[in-house]
Amino acid sequence: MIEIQCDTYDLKETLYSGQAFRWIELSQCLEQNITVHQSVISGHRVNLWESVGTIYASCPTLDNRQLKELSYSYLRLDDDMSRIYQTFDSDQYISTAISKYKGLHILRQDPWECLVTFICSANNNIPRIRQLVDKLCENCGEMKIDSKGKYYCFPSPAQIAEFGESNLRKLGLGFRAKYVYGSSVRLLTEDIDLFQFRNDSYQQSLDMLIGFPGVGDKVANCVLLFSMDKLDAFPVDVWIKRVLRESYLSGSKEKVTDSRLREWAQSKFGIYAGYANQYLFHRRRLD
DNA sequence: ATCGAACCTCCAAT
DNA sequence: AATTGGAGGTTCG
Repeated sequence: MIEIQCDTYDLKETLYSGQAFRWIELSQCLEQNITVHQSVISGHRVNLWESVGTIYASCPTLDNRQLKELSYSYLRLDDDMSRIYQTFDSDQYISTAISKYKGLHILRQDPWECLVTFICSANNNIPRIRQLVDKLCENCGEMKIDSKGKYYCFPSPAQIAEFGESNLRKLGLGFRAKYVYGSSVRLLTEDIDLFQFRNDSYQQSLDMLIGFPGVGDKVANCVLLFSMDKLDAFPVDVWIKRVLRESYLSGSKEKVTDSRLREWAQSKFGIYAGYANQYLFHRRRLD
């Protein structure tokens, strides 16, 4: 087990804010009123929990140094929240969201898993996305066994490609099956390394992602923000459209395309537009 | 370039 | 109890 001091982190809000879909709450530790969250990161089963300014992590298959490194990266503990919050000082709506959900973070996920899960998110709701991702892992991901029992890794492009489109349909992916399959094949045949795009520009990475089947501006921006270190990415979904119309465009009914709206928001909110997005989304969805 | 409609599936609300 | 509407969107005409 490791512990990390961090006074500005809201683990629960972050893990269940709709950016990652494989976290579950373990029912235990009732005597201390602490909830343990579990998921699979980089092929390892990881437990996370928090208590008064400290985040704890445990993992049966990593040593403490590795676990600390993985946690830091995944949870984006390197983000300077006071600096990020500072850029939204003059924004009333976001400032309120920050005070209510202080410590809500963006995650740094695996780009491939992020890409597939957000392809699955198209025209879908969160419980169903979680269900699809679970089935995907259980049916074509590698099964591993650690000291706590068995668990499933997120499937590689090769594993999904081999599983096949028709089997993906049988899992319930529907029209998304073609896209998930097509993206897997594309990644394989073109031998693309998605991690490499963490070092490329926003625009370059966006263009690359848009090239994948089932990936439009919204999904691409989710992948850029939640896995490729593009904190200026700004996914425009129905909730964001609502909040922008209601609280920033004063109910203007002028027709604007989603990508235009995205560009407008990016120039308004700046280099941390993605964090603005997360707080806008979170407050509008939960308030 | 831009605009609707269609798309799989599931489930909650008629 | 059967039917309809809609869900973090993308593609196709």
